[in-house]
Amino acid sequence: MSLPHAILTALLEKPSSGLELTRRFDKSIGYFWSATHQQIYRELGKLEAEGLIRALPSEQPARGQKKSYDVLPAGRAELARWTAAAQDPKPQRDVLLLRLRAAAVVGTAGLAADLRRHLELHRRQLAEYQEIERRDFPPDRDAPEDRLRHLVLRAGIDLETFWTQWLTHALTEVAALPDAD
Amino acid sequence: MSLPHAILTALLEKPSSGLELTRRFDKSIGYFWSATHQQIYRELGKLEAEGLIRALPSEQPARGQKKSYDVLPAGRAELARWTAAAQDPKPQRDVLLLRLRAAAVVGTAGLAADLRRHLELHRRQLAEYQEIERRDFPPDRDAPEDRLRHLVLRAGIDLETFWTQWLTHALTEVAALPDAD
DNA sequence: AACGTTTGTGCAACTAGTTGCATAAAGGGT
DNA sequence: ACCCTTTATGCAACTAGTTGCACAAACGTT
Repeated sequence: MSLPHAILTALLEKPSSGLELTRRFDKSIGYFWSATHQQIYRELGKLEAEGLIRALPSEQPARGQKKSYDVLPAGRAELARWTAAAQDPKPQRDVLLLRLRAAAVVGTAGLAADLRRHLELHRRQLAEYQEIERRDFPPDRDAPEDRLRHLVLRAGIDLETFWTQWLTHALTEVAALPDAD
Repeated sequence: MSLPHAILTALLEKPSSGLELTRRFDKSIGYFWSATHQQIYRELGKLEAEGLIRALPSEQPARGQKKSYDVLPAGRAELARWTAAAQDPKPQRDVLLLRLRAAAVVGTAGLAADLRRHLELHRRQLAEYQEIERRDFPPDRDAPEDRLRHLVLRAGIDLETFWTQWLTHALTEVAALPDAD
């Protein structure tokens, strides 16, 4: 149940329309909580019905008309409640690790190419995060909100760093194996 | 679409009944692909219907009667195909990072306790992984399948290490903040 | 004016995973 | 014999996320 809270956070950072939110979910917020535009529109409808956000009073609400939302006090309260509430970590699911485990039984034939592709994807993502860090978090800025956002970005950077290293290691292991089966 | 392949992998490692699989998914395999017993029973039924696995011929197939499965050649082939096939990484979703981002807007009140709880959970998981490494991967063993399985376990260890470090850092940052809102 | 593209909103159907509960057999205790 | 717990299998309903497509207005082109 995190999508509504991701949207509330995004709208508090800046009131937006559905499409603007969709674009911001392709960057920034989407780096740790992705969502498609259909999910976003559906959820905006629900949040409005629940009185947590409202459509900014402006144009007629017709199709193809931009409709911007901002967060009502009840929405901010709900987000604060959710942020502080205890939550258990989601059960792990990582396809790549599962595939390696499967490869231990059925062989590594054909696997290396996709590992290389993933390595490249993680390298790109890492470079993108580092660029954002350079641009948005120069050494002098450290307002409270910035410190938290920087912390989140650091998690992204460190995770991508881990994956590039692990994949590099995995590729040398796979190359060294007899390639049985 | 990875649960059937997780089950095929587990059954190739050792033929099992639904409940035995469920228990193994609470350890081992489940460390990177979790599943409930309901998911597993449903999927066993599908895999049998598709001719990828078969119930071991023994007892009558009544309720409350143990029913073990093993993998047919078609199942092994499907697993090999899936392992080698290119797959895009799943879109990221991490609730904890999202909560930190939300806290940057609505304040960190009440957050620290749950961060501490998560830190403790990750420490426990890390200790468990390290125990498994000590037990199952002594320095001398390195048959091909062992090397791959060890690689997967290393990913788990390194990820848990990352999270404990990051959470420790996050807690000092949160403590240092004015706790606005 | 007609036509195609872009921007923006949205429904419907589907897939995957979760939660809650039901059912049956086996074994031990009294 | 009866009851209670454990082991084992399974259905049904629900929630979250994905995929494919439809619809409308705005704007530029010819």
